[in-house]
Amino acid sequence: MTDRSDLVDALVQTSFTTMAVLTRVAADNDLSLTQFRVLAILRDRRVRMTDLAAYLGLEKSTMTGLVDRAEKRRLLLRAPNEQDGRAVDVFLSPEGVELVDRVRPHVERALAPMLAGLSPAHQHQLRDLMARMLSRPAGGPASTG
Amino acid sequence: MTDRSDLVDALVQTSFTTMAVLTRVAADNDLSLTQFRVLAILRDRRVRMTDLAAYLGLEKSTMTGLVDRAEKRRLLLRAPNEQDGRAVDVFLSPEGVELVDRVRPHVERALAPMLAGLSPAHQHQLRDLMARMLSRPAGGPASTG
DNA sequence: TATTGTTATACTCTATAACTATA
DNA sequence: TATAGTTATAGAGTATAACAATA
Repeated sequence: MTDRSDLVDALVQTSFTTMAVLTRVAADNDLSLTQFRVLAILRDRRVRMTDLAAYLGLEKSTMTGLVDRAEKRRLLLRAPNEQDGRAVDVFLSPEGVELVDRVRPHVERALAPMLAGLSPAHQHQLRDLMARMLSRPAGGPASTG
Repeated sequence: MTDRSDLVDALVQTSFTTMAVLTRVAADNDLSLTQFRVLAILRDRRVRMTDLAAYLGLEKSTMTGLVDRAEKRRLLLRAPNEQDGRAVDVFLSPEGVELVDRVRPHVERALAPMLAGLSPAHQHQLRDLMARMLSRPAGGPASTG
């Protein structure tokens, strides 16, 4: 109908399509989308359970399960936090790093067909517009405005 | 690193952010994201189970469960397909239509902060770029290229 | 008292395999 | 034989509530 709802529709459609591609790539590597995301976040970070849960918009008990399963597969490790005796740090194992590095190019390749319809100039435009959006508060998981 | 991977990162980030917003809106209305999507798809369509599953990239047995739960909540209905004695059509109940119509504006409102950082001209550009992407094959659920 | 994380529990989502009914 | 859908089963993802340990 309105311009605004056309834009919303396009954004939602694009997001579902992108998620479907990511889900497939993750599944091809025996990972759920959430597991894949956890590993990707930990690629260059060591974070506490609570921070990870907050970033993902999940409950801490959910985080426990996700980390349990990934730990059982030797993809990540837990260690007590140095500063806070209650907290637990999570970080990738060498196998986890290897997996993330191996899968990353698959993501780019899988999304390439979608992006191929855009000229380099248009791709540049699109990146800028999305970056501008992401620099704004989004009413995401944490902010229940 | 590369321009291409910057673009991929922006697309992935944008999609996760959008999904988080949609998940929250759905949850506020006692729906999972998948249930919400099913209802939205059926807003102006009557489709067979198999077609719905294919569109969502899910197994037919998964579809059975989703439709079972939504049917139990009186949000949609099943009816035998006229042409094919094996097939089952699915469509929204009046309550389902009411729900979808009620939730839709919430989606626009929830995504508005994200879009507010863009001028009308930029919003127009973004819509066009995303529409162009969506008109391309995306290596989505069905096409395992 | 408040926070961090786990455990117990329950429900949804999802897939695979086996089945029934129809084509 | 092949297709449409359901059922049975199993596992992952998710939340809520109760709990132990630490702050």
